[in-house]
Amino acid sequence: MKKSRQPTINDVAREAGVSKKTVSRVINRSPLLNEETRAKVEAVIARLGYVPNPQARALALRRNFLIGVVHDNPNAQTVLRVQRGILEVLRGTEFELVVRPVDRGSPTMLEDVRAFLERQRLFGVVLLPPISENDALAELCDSIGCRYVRMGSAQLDDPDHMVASNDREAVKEAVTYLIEMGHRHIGLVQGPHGFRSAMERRAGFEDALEAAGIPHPKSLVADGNYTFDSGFQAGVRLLDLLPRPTAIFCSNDEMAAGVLHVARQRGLDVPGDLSILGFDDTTLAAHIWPPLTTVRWPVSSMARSAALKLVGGLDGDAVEEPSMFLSTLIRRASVAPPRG
Amino acid sequence: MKKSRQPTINDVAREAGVSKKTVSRVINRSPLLNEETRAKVEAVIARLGYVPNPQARALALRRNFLIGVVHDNPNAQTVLRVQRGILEVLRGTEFELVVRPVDRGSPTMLEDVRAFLERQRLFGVVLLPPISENDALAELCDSIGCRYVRMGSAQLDDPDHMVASNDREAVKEAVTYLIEMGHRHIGLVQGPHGFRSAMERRAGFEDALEAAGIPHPKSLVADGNYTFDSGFQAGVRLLDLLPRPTAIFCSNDEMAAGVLHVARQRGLDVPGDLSILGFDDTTLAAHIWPPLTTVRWPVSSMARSAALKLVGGLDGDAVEEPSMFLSTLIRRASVAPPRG
DNA sequence: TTGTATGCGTTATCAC
DNA sequence: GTGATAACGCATACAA
Repeated sequence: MKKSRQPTINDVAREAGVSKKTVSRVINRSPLLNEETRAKVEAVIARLGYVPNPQARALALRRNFLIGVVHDNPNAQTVLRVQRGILEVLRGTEFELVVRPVDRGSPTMLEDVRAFLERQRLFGVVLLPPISENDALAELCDSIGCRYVRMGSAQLDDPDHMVASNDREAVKEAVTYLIEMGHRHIGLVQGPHGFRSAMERRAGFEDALEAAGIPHPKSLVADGNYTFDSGFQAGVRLLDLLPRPTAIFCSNDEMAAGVLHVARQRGLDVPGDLSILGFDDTTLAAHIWPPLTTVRWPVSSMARSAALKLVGGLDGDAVEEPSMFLSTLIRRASVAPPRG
Repeated sequence: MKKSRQPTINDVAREAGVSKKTVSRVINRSPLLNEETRAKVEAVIARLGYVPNPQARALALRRNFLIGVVHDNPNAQTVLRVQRGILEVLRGTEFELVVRPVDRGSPTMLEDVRAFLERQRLFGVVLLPPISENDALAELCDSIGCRYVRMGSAQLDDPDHMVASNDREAVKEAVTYLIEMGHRHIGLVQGPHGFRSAMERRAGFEDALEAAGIPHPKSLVADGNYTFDSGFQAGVRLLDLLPRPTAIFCSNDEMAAGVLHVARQRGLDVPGDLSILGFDDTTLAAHIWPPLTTVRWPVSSMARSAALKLVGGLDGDAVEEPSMFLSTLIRRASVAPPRG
């Protein structure tokens, strides 16, 4: 009677009348293999329903077939969209996705990640902003021998290790759209200091104003940290200004929702009294009222591409994945020409 | 010169002048061990910074130190909150989190999950609704020897394998609140057929009306599938009714946002012309305008508890984790007495 | 092209 | 209490 356990490489070898190594060669698609032998072994594999044991492979290869997402709690929607994108690519492969939040702030962050990577021996990791902007982290991955791909708002690494978006140009275009509508008094709610994305988006904002010859006093710039609450605070400050800005660009949608909240509390009409422009195009953007005009950050595509850079090209031919993704303006109802 | 690789159990054994097995005993906290030996070995472990290799352990134990989240794409926010809750518990432990979306619909769903569990040999899994309602899935986990905890809106399993919320009572209470405000003509946007959560929430809705002696014609019930769009469609249908309902309860926040959208498009004042009540208390609820009165589904606590049921009690004493969690009404601004 | 011997780092068996 | 030795399932070096 057959044991009820799952078949191992030994079972296959015995059934097929070959050695373990030959089976191993079939599994790993070794090129130097007699076609007949291969077919014979593959038949047995199929009949037995044999699947290589990942734990044993991990031990022997000193490498796990796991892809990690390492992030420090940026926007919840973003994390999820990244996961989805990666999972789309991983579906049907032998890879699994493991999620690893870390605390950028913490002085031991780098050591934490190192311990994680060394212990789990991940096949590769996707680094999310803002920690993806940390060069030391990338070097760490390299030195450990863990593949990595960084996601971010600017090209911080070579194309094999980076998927980036053109935030600066995209924001410039979006703010230019505001200007073309007639806005001259435009507020900015910027992202956290030290974030590359915040920097790029602010630069795009300034580019647009500069190109139009519009001055941009500091009073029209409010700090935020990408949260709804910080957007709310920033909105309070900006809408207290006299004269009030007729439009506000927010470095992400969540803060835009916060500004919108303030506007509503004050009975302001959006977009009549105030136009609001966001960034990200999370689901929130389309679900609030009025639907938010925003810049779509192609995070799903970026995540898919990142995953492909990691696991793709394993079948021999290197896949040429794009490493630059274009953010585009999504025009909805929160922007209109200034009144009167 | 020392090799640069990480120390293994052999290194520790050699340094400590004991056998591998003894080191193994120290690691696994074997009770029958000389205190002196233990101390000696532990000192060496600390000095060398030795950490057991998870891949080798997984192979030997036929069990991986991974916790899985198996879900079929329910609300994005929910997935994320669950992940966070679990990760809080896993932080600092030797466990990692792997995410596994599946396609309920698919005829091979059960086989997919089986293959996943058998191959990865997970330590345990958290099952999210609605697939957590599938008893066959639970039995499958059991038969494979994979621990599991189901999350859901009713007690579907014994406390060791279940964390549940009291949706029915919570909704009854919430709808009673609407009734006490003076509403008599209340619409319902229900969740997908076949979902236990949808059933429970609808039952709670009906309980409240029945207790108040209010009839509930079918015309006031609209179908939804927990998405914004379905909420929008349902809202269109309900707000076309004459007389128009003065309040609508939606089985989740996302659909409530959809209904709110319709109200806005028609220039209806919320809550003046229409009160809206949601369920979940996702971040969306507090971020839309007006802030949504909703029932808080304690998903984070439930997830933490689920994780603890899985990995807790490993140190000997079984932890007594609650398996029932109370949903509570969060009163915000989307509900008011009916006008006139 | 295929097989043999050995290693990967841990736990389990069963002596001592 | 502790240690030698054999699993665990696969891959690699080297030989045939």
